[in-house]
Amino acid sequence: MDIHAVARLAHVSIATVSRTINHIPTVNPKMAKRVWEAIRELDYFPNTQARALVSGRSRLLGLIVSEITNPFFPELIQGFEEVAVENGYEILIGSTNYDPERMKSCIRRMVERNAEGVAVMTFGIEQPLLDQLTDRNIPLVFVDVAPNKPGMSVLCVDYHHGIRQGVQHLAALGHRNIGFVTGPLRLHSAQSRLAAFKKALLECGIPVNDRFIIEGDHTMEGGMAAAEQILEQKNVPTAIMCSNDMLAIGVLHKLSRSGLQVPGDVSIIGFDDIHMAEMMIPSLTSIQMSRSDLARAAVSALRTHLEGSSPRREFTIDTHLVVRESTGFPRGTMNRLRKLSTRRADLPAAPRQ
Amino acid sequence: MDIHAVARLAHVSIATVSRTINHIPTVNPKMAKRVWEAIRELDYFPNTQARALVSGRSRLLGLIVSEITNPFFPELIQGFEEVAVENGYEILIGSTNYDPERMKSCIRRMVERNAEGVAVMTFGIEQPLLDQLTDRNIPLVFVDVAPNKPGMSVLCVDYHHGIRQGVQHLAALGHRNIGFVTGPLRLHSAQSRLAAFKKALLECGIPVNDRFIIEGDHTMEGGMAAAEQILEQKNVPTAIMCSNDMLAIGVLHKLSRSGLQVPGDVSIIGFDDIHMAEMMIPSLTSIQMSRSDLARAAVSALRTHLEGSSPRREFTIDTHLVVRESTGFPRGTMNRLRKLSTRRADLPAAPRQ
DNA sequence: CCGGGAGCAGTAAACCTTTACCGAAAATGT
DNA sequence: ACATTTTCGGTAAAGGTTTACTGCTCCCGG
Repeated sequence: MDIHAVARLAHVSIATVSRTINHIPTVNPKMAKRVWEAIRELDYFPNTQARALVSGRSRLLGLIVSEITNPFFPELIQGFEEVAVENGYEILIGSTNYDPERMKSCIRRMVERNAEGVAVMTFGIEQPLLDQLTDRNIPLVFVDVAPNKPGMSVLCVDYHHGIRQGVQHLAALGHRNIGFVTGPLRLHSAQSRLAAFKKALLECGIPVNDRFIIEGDHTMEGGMAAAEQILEQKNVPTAIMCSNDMLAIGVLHKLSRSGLQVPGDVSIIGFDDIHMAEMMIPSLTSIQMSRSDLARAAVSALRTHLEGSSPRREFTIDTHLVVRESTGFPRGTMNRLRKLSTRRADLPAAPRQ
Repeated sequence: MDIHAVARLAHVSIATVSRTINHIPTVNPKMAKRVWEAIRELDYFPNTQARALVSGRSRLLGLIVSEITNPFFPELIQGFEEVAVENGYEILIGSTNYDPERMKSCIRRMVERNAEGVAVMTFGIEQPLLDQLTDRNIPLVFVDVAPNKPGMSVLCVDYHHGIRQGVQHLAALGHRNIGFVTGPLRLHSAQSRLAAFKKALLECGIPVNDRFIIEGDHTMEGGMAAAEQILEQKNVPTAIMCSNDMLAIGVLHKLSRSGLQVPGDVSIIGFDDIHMAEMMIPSLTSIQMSRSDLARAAVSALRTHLEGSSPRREFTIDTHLVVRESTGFPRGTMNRLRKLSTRRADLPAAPRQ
């Protein structure tokens, strides 16, 4: 069932079979036809390991994410795979579960399996580990982590734009007490989101209240815990932004459980705009960052590294607000705002209930 | 950076290096130490493709699922990977998106990359495709599909138990009009769930109303569409079971949007008990099937095939009801039932408001 | 009719590892 | 001290493919 069998059946040499399979144009169409027939006849599939071994090209792209059970990542993985396959690659998925030890084993797998390039979207990689990749000239793309090293691109996410939109949206509704539930703060992306939030508050002239900034962990349980922490305080913010949608869902759940209305008592904004956000009740206002743009940019960056010695490039991914039901006027200000507002069309839908 | 470099540095032959790496006991500890030091020094990683090529063992297990964006599957994948890694394997994920054409390419990848075994949890595989695997003696495990062929195990899921519990639960609450939103009916699992539902209705003496059985597609959008279809009818069932949680979430969303209370007006039961089910508002009553049991059984079945010529085995996976807030008394019967009931403790929580 | 070149198929080396087999050295027994 | 066994490291083949190089065939011009 190897290439020799095909060669025998087609009465050609294995070299011709190989050339046929790889669409090398110097092969005589008549022979090619014979070869393809033999391949079909035998149901022959080339052995990927042997090909990779001799050609030095594994046609494998690595993707290291935080955790596969956070729906954001499957949505990203799907896009990444799609683009990879379009370009003749397959993907190798690694998930760190936020654990540096697991990152180590992810890197190890990427190297062992000879990934030609690796995209990383979780926390940053420590120098000695990083070297395992760079020493082997494996190109890297980081999403939202910025180790200033040659040979790796960085995909910047413009968190600021989307988050500012979110804060402005809340401010326009009349919110002045806005909380924020962060992700794990050793994640650069979590840091950036928090920073963007603070900056946006300043821009809108809203004071930053550190007691309303809670460190979470990008899980629903973390969101519930954060909500609990917020509820323990004597006054509760009228709006809460979250570093991702999972947190927001946890917060939403916990608040509802505690008898608070969303958005009546508290407005909530998530981040990522996972598919599920739309299905929550109330549906979740969230800040979207395009998964497909991200995936496309990541693969594209890896490809430029692989194909030429093109210079390290930076891509920027946009974010923008998607308004749904989980944001509304804070209690008591609704009527006043209604009257004051001159731009009716811009008003978000009135709070449900 | 290959095995020769290590051999040179450690002043041994490549054979000794190889034996050291593979923990062959005949290697002298003193030499082994030298070798390990050299490996560490050089940061050497064995080349997986070369190993696989010569040993004939790729240490790769395939897993073909329906779609990666349905949270059930990431949860399954996580378990599968964990067990696979425990056993020294890595996994290769394929997703069909319910498309036979994609199944074809999944199989192709599995063969090309020399997966040692493949677990399939989506629809069944057509005979000619199946042959591509069986001809190469690649063991298969099907979850809930039953092609009676040697060399492959089947993991049966006892849908009946969990679904009967669900129907009994609804019946005990006083529901007599129960709808069902199916999955895509060419999926054997969707068929089985529907069959189990009908059987359970019979057992509980509840009539089957075909107009309340809607074909869905295991997505949230499908759930919304199904709900819409149900709402168009002149009388709406007081409870709806769904073939998976994504459907249930869609149904729940659509019903709420239409002003119906869950569970006040309609009770909902999902299937799979994805993590998110707990977070819905109201939280979703669902039927659980253990992902980790499933993963463990799948890997275990593949291993028995790989290691010995052990006979084809059948595993059965249990399902059971998890009661949450989305099921309650149908309107009007609550008080009557309250009075009649002798087992207060068993009563589910009163419908939220 | 012959020489030269184009076109194209075949041979063999190479990729990196595992492993069967061989042989040397050490250990054991007498 | 010698013979026999045990231990264990080294050599080389093998695994399936790609690809550089070789060389055959055929065609064309002179």
